Amino acid sequence: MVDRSTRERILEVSLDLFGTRGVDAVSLDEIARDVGVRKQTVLYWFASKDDLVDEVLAVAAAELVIVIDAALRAAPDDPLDRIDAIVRAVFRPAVRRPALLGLIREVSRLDSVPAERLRARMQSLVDRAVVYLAAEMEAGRLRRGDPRLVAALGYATLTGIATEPEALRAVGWQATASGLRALRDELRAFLRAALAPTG
Amino acid sequence: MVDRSTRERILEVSLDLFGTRGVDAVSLDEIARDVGVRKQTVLYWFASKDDLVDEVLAVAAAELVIVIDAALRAAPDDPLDRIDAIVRAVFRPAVRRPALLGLIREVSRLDSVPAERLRARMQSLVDRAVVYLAAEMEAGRLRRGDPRLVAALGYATLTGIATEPEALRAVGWQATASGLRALRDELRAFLRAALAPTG
DNA sequence: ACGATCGTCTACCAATTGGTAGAGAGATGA
DNA sequence: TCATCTCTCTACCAATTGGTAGACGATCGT
Repeated sequence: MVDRSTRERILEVSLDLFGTRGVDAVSLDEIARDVGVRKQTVLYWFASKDDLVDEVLAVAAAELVIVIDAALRAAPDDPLDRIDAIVRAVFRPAVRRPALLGLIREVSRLDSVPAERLRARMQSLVDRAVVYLAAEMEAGRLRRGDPRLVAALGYATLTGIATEPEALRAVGWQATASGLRALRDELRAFLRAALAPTG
Repeated sequence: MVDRSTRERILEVSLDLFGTRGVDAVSLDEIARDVGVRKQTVLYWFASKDDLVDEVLAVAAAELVIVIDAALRAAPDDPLDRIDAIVRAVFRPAVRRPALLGLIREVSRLDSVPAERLRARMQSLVDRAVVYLAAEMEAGRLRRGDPRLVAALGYATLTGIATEPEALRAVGWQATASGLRALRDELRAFLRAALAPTG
């Protein structure tokens, strides 16, 4: 049996650092220091920094997929309520751990190889979302539009608000408990209005 | 008279590189190479990398402020039309040069000093937007909500969609001329629906 | 009891980083 | 003409980067 605790601590620390500061800006030495170990131990568990990045991406993608998938499965029938449920499900991990979405965003700056791999991992989720939006638009239960672009826009809104503390600070928002609740509710209202069928 | 061409080319190249790949990931050597000059020439025009970053931020902020300000000034009275105008104004430079908004986003990873400075530069614009949203909500011409958070959400949507090519690629979007037009129109419809008063 | 394996370490290494010192070419003004 | 100023350069430098080689103690199966 392999002792996974060091390995997992490296993954966890790396996710937070990569997601908040960017992959290139974080050195193996810094990761090792945060974990409480030497750089060579990091390189023992992960053959290279690229390998580490790749595995961290896998972890982040898996976490997101699980959260969203569970929300999609357990949610009610009405599409607007369902989107509410997704927002509630994604919002907590996203805002409490911006590194998660930040890391996904980070992909676009990486070489195309890991980016392509991550995209493949998320693709089925994206496809399902697009098909779902298209069907609900067709049924008149969502505002009509290009379901692919609407999906991207909804994602951009959620990701953007969760990963841009500067924008929130600029409008005087603070990350208190009540602030978080207010932000979540405002986000829900925003997306609901954006997606509701035009009366 | 100072010959500004080298200096300005350094600024331009730096903006693109910093905005697309991140400040930490771009070396002075790389900037110099792209400009067609030696690193020491870069350090002649800018005392340090921090200095360069700071000036690049100033350039980016100034460009954005000019574009948005002009759109705000010249736009029609109805708030939804006005938002349309802003989208049209910001969309072109934002999507054709993602580095612009990407750089603004990059601020949150930097030390607080330049971040604070940039925030100060944009603050008046933000304040004006919030006051404007509040007034129009009060007048019933926009959906009611917390104007500060609504401003942040609108910004997040626009910035997010412009700086996340991965999300767009994931839904099969392509950056052709017609694709750009479709995206812009979908974004306008999305924001319009999100902000319109609830019937 | 003992060799093998596992996990972490120290000791290096070449390449790259941001930055300094100062030479030298070319224009300018007295 | 000559001193000065502007701009770019070559030559370095110390610190940090990702990565290799291999020693050392602990644990484990036999």
